[in-house]
Amino acid sequence: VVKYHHGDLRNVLIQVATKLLATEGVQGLSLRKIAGQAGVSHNAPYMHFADKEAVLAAVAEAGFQLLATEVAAAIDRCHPNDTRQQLIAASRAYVRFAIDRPHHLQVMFSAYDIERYPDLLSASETSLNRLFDLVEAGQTNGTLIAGNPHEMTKAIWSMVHGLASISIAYQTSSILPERDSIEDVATILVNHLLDGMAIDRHQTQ
Amino acid sequence: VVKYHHGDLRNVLIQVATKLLATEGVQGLSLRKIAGQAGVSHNAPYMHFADKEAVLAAVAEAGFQLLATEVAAAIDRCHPNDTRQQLIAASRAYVRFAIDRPHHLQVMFSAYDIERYPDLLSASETSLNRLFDLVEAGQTNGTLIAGNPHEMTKAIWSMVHGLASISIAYQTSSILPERDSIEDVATILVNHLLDGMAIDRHQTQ
DNA sequence: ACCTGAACACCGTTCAAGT
DNA sequence: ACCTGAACACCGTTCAAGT
Repeated sequence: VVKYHHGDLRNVLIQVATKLLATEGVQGLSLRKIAGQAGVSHNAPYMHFADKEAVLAAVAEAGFQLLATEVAAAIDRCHPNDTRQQLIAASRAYVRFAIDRPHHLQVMFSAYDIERYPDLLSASETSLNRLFDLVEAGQTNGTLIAGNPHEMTKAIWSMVHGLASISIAYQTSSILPERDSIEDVATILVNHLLDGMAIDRHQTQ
Repeated sequence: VVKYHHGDLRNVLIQVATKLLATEGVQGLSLRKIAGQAGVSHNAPYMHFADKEAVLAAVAEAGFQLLATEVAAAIDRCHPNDTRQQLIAASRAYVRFAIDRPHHLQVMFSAYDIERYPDLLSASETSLNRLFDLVEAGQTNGTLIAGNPHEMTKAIWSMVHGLASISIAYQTSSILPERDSIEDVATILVNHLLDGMAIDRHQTQ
């Protein structure tokens, strides 16, 4: 008696892979384990994915969608006219996501043959839309200086992602005594950057 | 007739692994290939390393030493009293290193059990010493504002490393039309940050 | 279309054995 | 100490076969 998955096997595999990734890390993630936990034979995944890399790309894509959701929720908890507070809240949500799901972030920023995965590329770009909108709003309402908003968005993203990436790899590094939470470190660093892009000098203080 | 490696097999393995990493990527790197290219049996590496992860940690450590050398050389090509130019030069050297050796950077920032590799941790910290010295010099000579120099160093490192990491994974991303070289993008972004940490507002212009 | 079992080449790691 | 060959469990991928 053969059990079929009624067309949702693809999504089941992505979810199982995401859960296995969280518990065992990217090294311990094998196609055969994923298939086994999903209750299918070890080569059933090839019905839905070209190879293992394609499964990881789909997991990465889902990661960007989740990241975008959490960042948007953090922004929406702020006063709608305080652009600086919103940018800080978005940064804090980003690093929190990263620290809570380090292996997922690693898969999201592995080097794929990006031409093979256009949906992954667009998911990564979409996850930045909200940040870009904030930068443009800040320029309109007089919070941020004029300048290329794409560059300014990338400046914030780079700083926040770099902090997350470094913290995952070298949590115990003594370069910064980590008495502060990762969110508080992000706040300090991004405030330095926003001081450089703000109309009012040292708005923080 | 058995050929011995006279005690340098450990370093030979690190060099062979680094070369294989550059050509085949981290996925295609196997202990057995490394041993084969080094001309020894597939389990000779276990004489010098506990397991595969230990080999990768040694490759990562060598990467930080090389990175520190290239960043220092870039700084030394600047006018010795222009702290801002030196910080920009260090940033440009960092992203150039990353783009030239994407797989090496990936291994340098994988999540190791850092307690097992104290030499890797100290190599990563040492590679930042020169940047930290620049920040302190900038505070002394009136280029940079007062503030925790560890935080300010981490702010620069995070931005530069984040840009490198994002660029490796999503080179063709349309969020920023990449007419500029990676070094020029780094210069633009870091200048935004330095504006926020500079005594003179918009020193760039 | 969707799933399976058998098979292939490859992998990390262990171990008894050799010098 | 240093290296080897045999062995084990595991892996990604392919393929002929089943419904």
